[in-house]
Amino acid sequence: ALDALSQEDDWTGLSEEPVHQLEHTDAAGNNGGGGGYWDAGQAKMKKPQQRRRKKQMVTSVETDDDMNEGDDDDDGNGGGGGGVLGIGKQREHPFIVTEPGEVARGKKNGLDYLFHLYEQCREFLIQVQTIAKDRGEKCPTKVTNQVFRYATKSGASYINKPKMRHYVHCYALHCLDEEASNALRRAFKERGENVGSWRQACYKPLVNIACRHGWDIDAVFNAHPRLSIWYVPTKLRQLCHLERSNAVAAASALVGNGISCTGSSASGGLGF
Amino acid sequence: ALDALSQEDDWTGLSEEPVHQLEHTDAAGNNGGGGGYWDAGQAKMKKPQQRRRKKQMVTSVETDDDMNEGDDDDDGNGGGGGGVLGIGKQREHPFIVTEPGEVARGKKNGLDYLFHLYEQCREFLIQVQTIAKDRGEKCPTKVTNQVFRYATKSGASYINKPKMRHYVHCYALHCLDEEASNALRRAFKERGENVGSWRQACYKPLVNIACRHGWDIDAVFNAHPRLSIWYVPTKLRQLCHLERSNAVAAASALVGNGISCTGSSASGGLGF
DNA sequence: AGAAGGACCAGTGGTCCGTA
DNA sequence: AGAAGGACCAGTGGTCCGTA
Repeated sequence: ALDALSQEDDWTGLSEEPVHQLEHTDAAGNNGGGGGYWDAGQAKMKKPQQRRRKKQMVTSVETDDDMNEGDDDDDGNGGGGGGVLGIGKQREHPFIVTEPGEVARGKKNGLDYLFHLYEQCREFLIQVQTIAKDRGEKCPTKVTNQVFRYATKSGASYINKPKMRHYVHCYALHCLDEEASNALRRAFKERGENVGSWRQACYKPLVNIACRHGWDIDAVFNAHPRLSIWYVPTKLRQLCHLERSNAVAAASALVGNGISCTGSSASGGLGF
Repeated sequence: ALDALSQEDDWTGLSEEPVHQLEHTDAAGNNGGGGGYWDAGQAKMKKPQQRRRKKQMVTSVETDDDMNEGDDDDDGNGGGGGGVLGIGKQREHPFIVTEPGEVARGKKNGLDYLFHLYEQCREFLIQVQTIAKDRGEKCPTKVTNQVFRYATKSGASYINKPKMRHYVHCYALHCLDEEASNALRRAFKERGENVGSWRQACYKPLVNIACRHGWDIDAVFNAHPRLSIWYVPTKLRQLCHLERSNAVAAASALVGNGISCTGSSASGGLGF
């Protein structure tokens, strides 16, 4: 029987070796002390469900033009990576950590390009909203499936839901504290960290921002015009909640102590 | 092959005799002239789907206590109609058109009770929101399935989604123009109209309100604290859109003519 | 190993239509 | 015939995990 813990990111699952990712230097200006739970200790919250992944039957013999392997156009980012209008849908080039303004070289895409995708989604949303209003139909306020479908239909097939949801919090940091975001990018690039590490590191400064706003991450998102159209990622919400719990516990332990929104609390998990 | 037009309300479907419901006197203070499309002519918009209704198999032999037919408790409304805490889930008594303050007699429920259900739903929503915030989970802003489930779980099994959605626009009128709502109730009671007719008649004054707010029915709902938690009913949205089209058409036909938000436009359908 | 995204799934909004 | 509501369905939010 498979243990059904979430396996996304660093949510430690059983039968997985413990994750000891970065020892965050926290270049975002908000220094961070211990921060144990950023690496581990936040496993299992709920989700007692099981997947059973029904291997998709590929009986279609139609596809002879499966992959145009003549992929030597090095336009990289900005244009959107691989795949001309040709056939056989290429994957996008993977992201790498780039400094602000830096163009990724080789078959890679930079972070400015990543953030640009969020702006594009916003424009697609606005178009969907305009059409909906004109037709007297329900008007979405967020980037929904409908918007992703519209984007694809409009030729922006390099936009897809899993990708955009995956990096939402990174974009959030970029929106809410561009200075901090830029500093983080530079630091992680210099250290030669991969995109996954950088992405993980984006959580903490956001949690600190939420702390300064009474832990209301929804309010933080909604207050920003370009961010309010994105759903708050589940994990960011959970981290904020967890850190608030820690803060409350710390407050009741050290009565009268000023609780700041910097660094993580002393206790690593939820013990108290 | 079944024609798949919507059959809800007065949306004229084929193989149905033409509906000529009320000749609305429009007691709501907003007089109404022709208003042809309130009765007919608004058939087919989209929805080209088919249902096939899979007759539920009832193989359970468990239910001996199917119906406690000793139903002579005449508590009527306020308490919620039939069914003590007993067994075999009774249906709620049907609504009748009552004046404000009037208590329905016999096995009937009045409209004050109907509106009271909306207030109850609001309270359930608030509880769900409180719990969600406390747990750091996504917090609903509307009366969702989750809220209906919570209501049922809390013992308010007389609250259900189809019913609440069915009368939302009636509650909307009650919220937005209680005077008009009350007048309409009195008029329809006096005329001996049934609940369905009264319900139909609630649309028009709402469309007029929307007209006065630039046809933005969503904005009208959202501006009212007790109404903003309810989804705008599809049909009300469509009626507003249709009437706006008529208004625009009339405006371009009679240039310089002041368009009021009273009564329906001259043209009955969408012809122009 | 790191990453992109097709495809899946539980639970939603919406309301039809078998039921009383 | 009029009405209440169980139950259904298309399309959603969310993200896993087979793929490159």
